[in-house]
Amino acid sequence: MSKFQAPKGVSEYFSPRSAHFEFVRSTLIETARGAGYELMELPVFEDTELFTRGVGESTDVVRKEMYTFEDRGGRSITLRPEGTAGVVRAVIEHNLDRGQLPVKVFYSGAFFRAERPQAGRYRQFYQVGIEAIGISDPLIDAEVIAIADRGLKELGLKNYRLEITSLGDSKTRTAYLKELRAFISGISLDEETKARADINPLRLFDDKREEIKKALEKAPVLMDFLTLESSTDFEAVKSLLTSLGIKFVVNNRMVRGLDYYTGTAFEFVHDGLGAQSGIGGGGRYDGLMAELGGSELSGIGYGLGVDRILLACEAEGLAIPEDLGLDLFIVPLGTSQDALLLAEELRSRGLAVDMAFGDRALKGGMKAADKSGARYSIVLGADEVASKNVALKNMKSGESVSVTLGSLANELISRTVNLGEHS
RNA sequence: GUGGUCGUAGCUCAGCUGGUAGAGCACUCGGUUGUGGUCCGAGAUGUCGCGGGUUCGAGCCCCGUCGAUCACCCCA
Repeated sequence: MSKFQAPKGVSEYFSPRSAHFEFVRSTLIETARGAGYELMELPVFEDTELFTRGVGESTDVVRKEMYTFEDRGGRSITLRPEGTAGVVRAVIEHNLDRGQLPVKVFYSGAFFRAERPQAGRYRQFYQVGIEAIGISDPLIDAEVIAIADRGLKELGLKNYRLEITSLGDSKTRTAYLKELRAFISGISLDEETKARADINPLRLFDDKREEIKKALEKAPVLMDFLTLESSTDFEAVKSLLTSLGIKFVVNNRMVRGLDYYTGTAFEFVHDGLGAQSGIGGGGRYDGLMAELGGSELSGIGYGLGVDRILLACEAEGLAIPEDLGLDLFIVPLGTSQDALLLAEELRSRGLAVDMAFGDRALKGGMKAADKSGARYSIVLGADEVASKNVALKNMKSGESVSVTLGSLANELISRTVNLGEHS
């Protein structure tokens, strides 16, 4: 056993699964990029207060799941538990909202929550997310949801569902929470549950116990308290989704874990992962910019969990490409230096080339060539170096043709060009 | 943070009621001179998660600890 182990609860990816992970992540990134969202690369740690204020004091994330520490200057620092607060901070700090609106950005990276690990729940996990800040319009809500949905579809996922709701504006919430608290005080609950309900009564709707579910059947529904404006917006979002051909179910008891959501909120749920069924979610946040010291602009965004989406792909048995895309594999026979020089020369021409190391026997070298998945291979021995002629072997068909070393690059380029890799 | 299950070669696992470790896959080398994927042969590999205890003796029993896993809580 090795002396060092990875910290508890982190996810790690290496071949062959790392290729699957990368495929999921890059697919999600490309769908965002394809809709005009631009990369925002942010620090993984921020001033602790950014999260306590941004995410909300009452949330579990802030109360017990943050990795917080003091840096050498005595500042309280926290590893980011989610992406939106940082994006909003950066937008405000760099005055990005002074230009054309909306500001459309995407991010991709690691996030941290100190929870007990579980299937699909890690202490360091990965998200790809987007934020559209500055314009409040059902059209943007629909676009954001559509992009998330398309990312999942492009991966080939089928067995997921989109749940949406509207949390209404602050007026809606105040009125609703008052009613809900009154209702809850009328039912009997154990101490712990009561304490949870006190902090955020909405969370009761997430309880999995049958008796609680039953007790809540007659609870007031937030949807009934929506102001005219909120409800008109929500209707617009729904009808846009429908015309986009995106299926959804309205879940008027959806509970989001972050306090800043207002208006449209949504979640992508997949049943193949065990208890942690959310693969992504998001919503509109009308008060966050102002709360963090910026202008009164609203925003909307989502975060998609890369680790969980990978699990969902695996649960659905989706074939994920793991081809390294190598054009050529060189098997040297006592000529490793010539092989390396040749490999570098070919690489400079844009070809993907690998070679065998470690003075292996011919059979071992060919095995390595086979395993690499390269489309072509050559054996480079003293003879080839002297004659400047090699047998270029097609690994799939097994056939080989004689080629001079000087023309090898062009030969490979013309043979792989129809694969769309060289331009 | 609470609870259940588990922890043996790189991987998947076997190891009977305690007697000082095994299989398959993968790996390396070979099957008469330099061409992989099938087949055959040979070979290497483990402080049995870690620490302590019981015992003449522990991978198998007990305690602790670390980790994994599943569920609760919560969420990506």
